[in-house]
Amino acid sequence: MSDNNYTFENEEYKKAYRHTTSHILAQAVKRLYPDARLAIGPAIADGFYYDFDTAETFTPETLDALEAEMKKIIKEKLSLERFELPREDAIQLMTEREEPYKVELIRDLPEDAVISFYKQGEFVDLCAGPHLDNTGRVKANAMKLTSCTGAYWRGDANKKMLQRIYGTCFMKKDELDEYLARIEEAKRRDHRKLGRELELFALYDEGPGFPFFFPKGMVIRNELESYWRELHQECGYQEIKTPIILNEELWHRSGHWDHYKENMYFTKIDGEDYAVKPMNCPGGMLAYKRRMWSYKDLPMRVGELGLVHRHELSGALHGLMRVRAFTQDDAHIFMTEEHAHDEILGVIQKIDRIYKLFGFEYHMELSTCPEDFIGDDKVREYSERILKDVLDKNGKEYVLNPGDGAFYGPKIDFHLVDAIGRTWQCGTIQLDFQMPERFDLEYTGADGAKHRPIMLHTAAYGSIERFIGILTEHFAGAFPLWLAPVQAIVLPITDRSRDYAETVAARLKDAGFRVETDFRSEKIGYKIREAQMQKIPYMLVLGDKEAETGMVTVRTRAGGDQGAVSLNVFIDSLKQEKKTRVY
RNA sequence: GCUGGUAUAGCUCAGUUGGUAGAGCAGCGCAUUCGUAAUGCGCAGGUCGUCAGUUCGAGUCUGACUACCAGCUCCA
Repeated sequence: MSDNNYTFENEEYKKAYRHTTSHILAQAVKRLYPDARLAIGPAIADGFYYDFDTAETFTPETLDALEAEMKKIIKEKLSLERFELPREDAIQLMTEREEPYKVELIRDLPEDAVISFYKQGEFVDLCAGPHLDNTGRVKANAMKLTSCTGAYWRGDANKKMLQRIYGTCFMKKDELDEYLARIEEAKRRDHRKLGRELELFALYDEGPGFPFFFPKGMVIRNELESYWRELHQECGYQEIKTPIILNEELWHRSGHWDHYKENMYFTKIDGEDYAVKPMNCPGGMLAYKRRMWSYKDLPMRVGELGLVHRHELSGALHGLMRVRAFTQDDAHIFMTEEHAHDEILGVIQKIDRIYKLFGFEYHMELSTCPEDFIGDDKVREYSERILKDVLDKNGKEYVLNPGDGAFYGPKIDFHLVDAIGRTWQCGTIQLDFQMPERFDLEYTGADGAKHRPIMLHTAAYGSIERFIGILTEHFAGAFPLWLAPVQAIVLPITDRSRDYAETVAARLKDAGFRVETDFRSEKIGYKIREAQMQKIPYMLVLGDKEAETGMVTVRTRAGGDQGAVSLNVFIDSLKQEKKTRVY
């Protein structure tokens, strides 16, 4: 690499830099724990990791010792030398060095693969590279081991659990500090913490994975649902509600039982087998079948805010982000193949509108059908091409994600980027030729004959619960006016202003706002502090001056004291802000 | 589910080598009527996650279970 490549702007260099640091980690582990067996240790998005098989378990104290050893290795300025070996010699070398995992990796390499090693001092590792030329190039003070945890060999839950050490490294200490600050910021925004502090929602031991929503959290939920209804009505959707429990036979018909029974909850009613729905679509199919439809009724757009239950593994649960009961903002479109292009594009535009409203950037991923796709190859190829064409013909950029689609079809996923740069998969558009077939859906064509519609399964929020979790972290609890559980709080300075404060609060309430008052005999600074911590968008500080003039002194949570305005002007501007849903 | 860790008041945390619990904030009461992020004083609040065990004695030691945390796996 030439000198001007020595920067993290160059992705290749960054990878080589971090990969080299992971080798330094492995070398340090081998020095301190000679019996440790090496598995793999790649560079990843935020740094690197290395997996080891050791007798003793690593602890944070171990990490400190390893970090010190790594710094020594950096100081030793060991040069990295690459060499290649024929397969048998490579296996022999790794066998001699007692590295069974490396031997397994070599045996699994393709016949014609070049087998290369990197050597630094006494340390040798099987590795394709590339690497830096010297361990001294790694900045010792811009490197940190962040955590240690278990990880399965080759990512397989049936294989042995190894010990993984995560670390990160940069070219400058400032960059490391900035990274660590970002981690701290994420902790500060943790929706589990904010959810409790702002009294939005919580999870209790009594219902792992089953969230409680408190009055203030319900305000946010209801506002999100109102907006969803408003938008879907405008986009020509009808709304339905289908049952949470349906008989087991339905789930055999849909294919969910075959593909998903481990994650479903079952129950018995009058001796018959029933299942709690993990998805809304089968219910949607039955709703479609209530009567015969004409081709003139298509495309038929149907939405459902449906509560689904999925048995997630206990270790996978995480606040509102991963729960066992959640509400999907499902929207199904029944249509003909001629409709497909415009309908898919319409949904893309709809989802775009929703994300923009919250200030999310996003990117799309096209996921093709998985191995266990239930349709034939012709449909697989055809449906994937339809999605691809919509994206290509409309100049949409996307990432290809092979084999990650649903068992009934390919999909376009929306990955949004939040205020501190994390990505979340939320929206989805799934093209499905299978369910209409399985449920024998029909419509009468212009030719008078019966035809089979196709369908789209779509969601924008994905899960309302999870979306609220994401929004909480995105806004750090400071929700835009239209979502804020309390939109304004009236803070009289003394009891003399109590009547005026009550009048102001009543006026705001009449204008449709969620208002609170704080009449406690506390100093104004105390009341303001509390309102700030509750992240209430507007505080109205009212004293003798305001009562005399009929004005209100406005304080915003972000901008502090805004001075006095007339109550009417304030209410008008608030109405505008609420209506436009700006943030 | 797997690996490791954690569990003390509503919240955040102290609690020495085992000798039967403590602070701040929040809550309640009283005083204070104050102009943009914490007024003072007082009161109340915990069978120390649950169940066993060791011990004269367990918040402290052991085991099982539950939940949570960090990852892994999974997320149709």
